Amino acid sequence: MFLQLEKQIQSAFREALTLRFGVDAEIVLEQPKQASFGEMAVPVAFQLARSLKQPPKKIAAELVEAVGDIPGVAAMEVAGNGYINLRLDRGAMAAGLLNPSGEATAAIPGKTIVEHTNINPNKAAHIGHLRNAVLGDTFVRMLRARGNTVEVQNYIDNTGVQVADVVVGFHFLEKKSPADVAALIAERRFDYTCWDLYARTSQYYKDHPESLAWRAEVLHGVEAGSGELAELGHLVADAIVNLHLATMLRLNVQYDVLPRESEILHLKFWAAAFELLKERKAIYFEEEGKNAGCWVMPSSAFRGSDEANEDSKVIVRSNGTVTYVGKDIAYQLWKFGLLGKDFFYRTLIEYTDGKKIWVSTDQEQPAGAPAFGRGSMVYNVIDTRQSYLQDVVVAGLRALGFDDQANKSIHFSYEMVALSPRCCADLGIELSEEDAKRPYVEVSGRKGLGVKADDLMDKLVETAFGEVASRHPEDNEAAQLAVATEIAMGALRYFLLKFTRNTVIAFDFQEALSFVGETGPYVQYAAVRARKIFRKLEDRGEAVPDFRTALTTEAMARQLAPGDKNDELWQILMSAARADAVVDRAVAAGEPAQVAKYAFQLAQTFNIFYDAFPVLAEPDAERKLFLLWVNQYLALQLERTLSVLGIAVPAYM
RNA sequence: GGGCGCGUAGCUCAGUUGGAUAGAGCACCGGCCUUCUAAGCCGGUGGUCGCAGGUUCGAAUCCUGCCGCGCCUACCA
Repeated sequence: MFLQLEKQIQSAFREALTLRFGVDAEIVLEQPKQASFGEMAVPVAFQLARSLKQPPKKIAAELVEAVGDIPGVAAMEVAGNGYINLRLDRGAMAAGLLNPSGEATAAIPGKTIVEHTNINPNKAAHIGHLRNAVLGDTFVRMLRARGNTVEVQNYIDNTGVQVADVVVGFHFLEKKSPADVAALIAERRFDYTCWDLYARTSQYYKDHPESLAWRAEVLHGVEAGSGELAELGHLVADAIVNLHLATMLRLNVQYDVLPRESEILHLKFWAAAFELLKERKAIYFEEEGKNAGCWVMPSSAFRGSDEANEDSKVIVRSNGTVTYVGKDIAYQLWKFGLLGKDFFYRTLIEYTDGKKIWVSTDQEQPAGAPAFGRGSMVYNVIDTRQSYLQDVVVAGLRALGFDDQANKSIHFSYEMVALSPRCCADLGIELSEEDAKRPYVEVSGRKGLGVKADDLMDKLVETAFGEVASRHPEDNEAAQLAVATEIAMGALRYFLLKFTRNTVIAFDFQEALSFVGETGPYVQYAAVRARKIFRKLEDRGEAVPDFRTALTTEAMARQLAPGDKNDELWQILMSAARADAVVDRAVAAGEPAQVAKYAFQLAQTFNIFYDAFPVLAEPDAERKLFLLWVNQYLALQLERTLSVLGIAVPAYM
């Protein structure tokens, strides 16, 4: 609705601009600071003041005159130092909201790949991983809401150092056989077992540096692909991947495909990329210095041409093995369909809605897998600490001559989740004097320092359950638990989304467990209340009207005719109408927090409406009909926005 | 040392890309449940936008220099 009107307004202004002043300029529309100023503001007069050498106010006045009437715009006035404020035709606008003119978001050509989660499959997921997954999943939902075709990838580093370290723990420290480990996997929370074991192994390396030879031995065994060590590696990684998927499913996060490092190795993805890199001279063999014997990428490729030349980046180690960055370059090439190779795929699990997760495999499979990869745009959701490595990957693409794809490789970076000092105290973690003075403490898997994702979710569910049970003692426990779970997950997703990407979250239980104020449950509560009005209406034996036939444009115009209460309703409708534009802007900015912020504001708007307009008690028939529709529209926009955030609307609260 | 980021109310954070009187939540103080659920609503207290310059009609926002903090700067990922 807005988008169409905005375009009309922009072209009308542009035309008037050339006609009157003989200049062309992009017309930016903004929301006025105060609702009383109108619905839209055009600040273009400020822009032109310098080049035209005229005061903004004068330009604005002349421009208003030149523009004349625009359909859908009721009035234009010059305000402040040169703002042009627009007031829309309320009746027409409201009728447009009731009967959308089929301007459904057009399908956007091409496929966007979003890679997120990417947790090392060697221990339980923690809050930092949750931020990644929720950020990625929400961005996917935003893109899809805008009409993009999106493929969600979750890369599994199942042959890396971290998995190897847990295998070291089982094999060398605990003397466990694959059968012993399989038995452990069958028990509950194998990922928690590995969490502790990983920390123990890391400590053991510290105390016995010579034991690092074990890691090399395991890595070798895992890469060979056979033998007991390889078997252990597979057992651990596969089991933990399944647990991670279950953890993320609790938060409503799903994936399309899991490309694994084991296949990148076995299907010789790296070998293909290596040949390409050598052939196009993107990397060279270092003969001297500390990187002698390695294949390296010169720092000039990814650091700009500054004098302060840093070290080159090692891509292939002197022992012939490839670094993670090397494999990532191969993977990135595959994502764009530039490698000339593909994985084989098999179904890993099927979600209850019928959607499947596919996983890469090195064995040929019967046909049936969708076509993965070959994206036209790639977003990699990876924390900001890896910016340097992501720069190297993009530089690799560029050095290979794939400039276009390099430009379409977006590092969707975000800051880490750290622990507040109070949170550490809650967890019983003792901090060094130095750490205690810091505003936050970094999570460390090696030290076993962190809040496990499932623990946090359990705690949230428990807290929410207490609230639900006390408010609705009449309901059965299973239903209470279902509602509590939706509230808990809504609270968690919102908590992780309300911060902008480059804000460090200093995690604090008290804040994360809050259900009041700017939280997910606040927004859910608004949606629940809106639905409740219709249920109550039906309880009273009244049907929900068919608004499209019952509400005429004239009735809308009457109900919105200027006046205190009507102005308020008009503002309410206008904030609800912004939903699509907000998602649009948030996609462009790459900032899911903007959608979260809007959801909260819309919930606030609803609560104001709820408080100021007792819908069911309204005596006037037309007024009541109109208020019911406003309520329905608010409910619709709230639910749509919540769904973009991946937050459910509980049956009651 | 170099690269990236941050510094806004007591606390945690927004700030629509340079615009109108700098906002929200929490905390604190005071009101509102016989009326669609108070996980709510209304009102109040609270600001040298780190500091100093500069750019211009106009700066929390852009530039320069300081101060403080964080992350990165591996033949780990």
